[in-house]
Amino acid sequence: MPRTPTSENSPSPAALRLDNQVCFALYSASLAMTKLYKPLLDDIGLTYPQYLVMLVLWEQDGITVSELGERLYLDSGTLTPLLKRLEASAHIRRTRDAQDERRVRIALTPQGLGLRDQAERIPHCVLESSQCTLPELVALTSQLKTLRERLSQR
Amino acid sequence: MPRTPTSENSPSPAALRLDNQVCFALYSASLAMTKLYKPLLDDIGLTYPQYLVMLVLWEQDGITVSELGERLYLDSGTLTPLLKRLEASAHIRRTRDAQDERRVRIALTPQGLGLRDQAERIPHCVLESSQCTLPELVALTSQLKTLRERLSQR
DNA sequence: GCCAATTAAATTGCACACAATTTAATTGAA
DNA sequence: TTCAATTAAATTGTGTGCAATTTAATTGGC
Repeated sequence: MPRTPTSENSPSPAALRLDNQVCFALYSASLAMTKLYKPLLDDIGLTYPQYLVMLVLWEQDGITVSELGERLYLDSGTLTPLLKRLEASAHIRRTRDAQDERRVRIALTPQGLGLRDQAERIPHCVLESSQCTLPELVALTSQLKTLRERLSQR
Repeated sequence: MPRTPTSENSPSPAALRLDNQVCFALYSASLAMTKLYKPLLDDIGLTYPQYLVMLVLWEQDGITVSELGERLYLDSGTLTPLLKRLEASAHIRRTRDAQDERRVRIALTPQGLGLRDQAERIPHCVLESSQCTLPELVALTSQLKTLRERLSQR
């Protein structure tokens, strides 16, 4: 019972307190969001980052790995194995670009394109679960994009 | 040049567009934030999640793994190996609780406590880099905490 | 036209996250 | 009091993220 916390003598400065960190608010909210998606994505056999890749492909089919990386802010070290798994589950095909053999183009299979119909209900489910209004989420999204741009332009 | 994007025929519904997703704004902003911390944390030999653990310990030394997990929303599967690495780098000690041998208490070493002084400059550096005002970040932090609570209470 | 520089992916190695299971200690109801 | 249920960590296995390096293809200056 009588523990002697060694740091209570010199309390942590406010700037270092966990609850004052934007970074932790971001980090923990992001992980919580991922957990919310988990059961919804399990239903259609995707992980969360795989879902993000599919969102891009449903907008722009046939793009290269680099283009995908620029859109998602991820590099080939992350994308290559992820894309191989998406190919193994028959959602996409990976083919070397004939014009430039360095490039790999990612194309949706019929199955991968078909998944979009099943995914369409997800945004509604997430909105429900978030207990936020759509305008609130739109505003937050906008603020986060601004922050992301500021953080990544250095 | 004349590629034939298979999905341009049926454009992706607005609700599924990447740029309309709060989840992606959160996810990408969080990763961008982590990258901003990287060089600062390299200087003091911590990873980003290790830094979060140290923030908690600087506030509450001697807590259990479970308590740490509740504070950071992480489980033992994540914390156990992370804490072993922090122990290996001599920042903390892990000891079984004498009253309840199931529990493991995490205590700062003098070195781990000393790291706090070096960490104190980090929040200022991050504020600078974010190009945001302090009130802006405080407001955003508050919104994110609200979102996190709503998301994780289900 | 050649070859050094550049570019695009892939590979390697490390550190998370987390679901699911296991191990060990404690608790509590019959 | 005993043993089944509960609890706390650890373990196992999969899938990211990312730095650093490697491989292979293309480009550009001479």
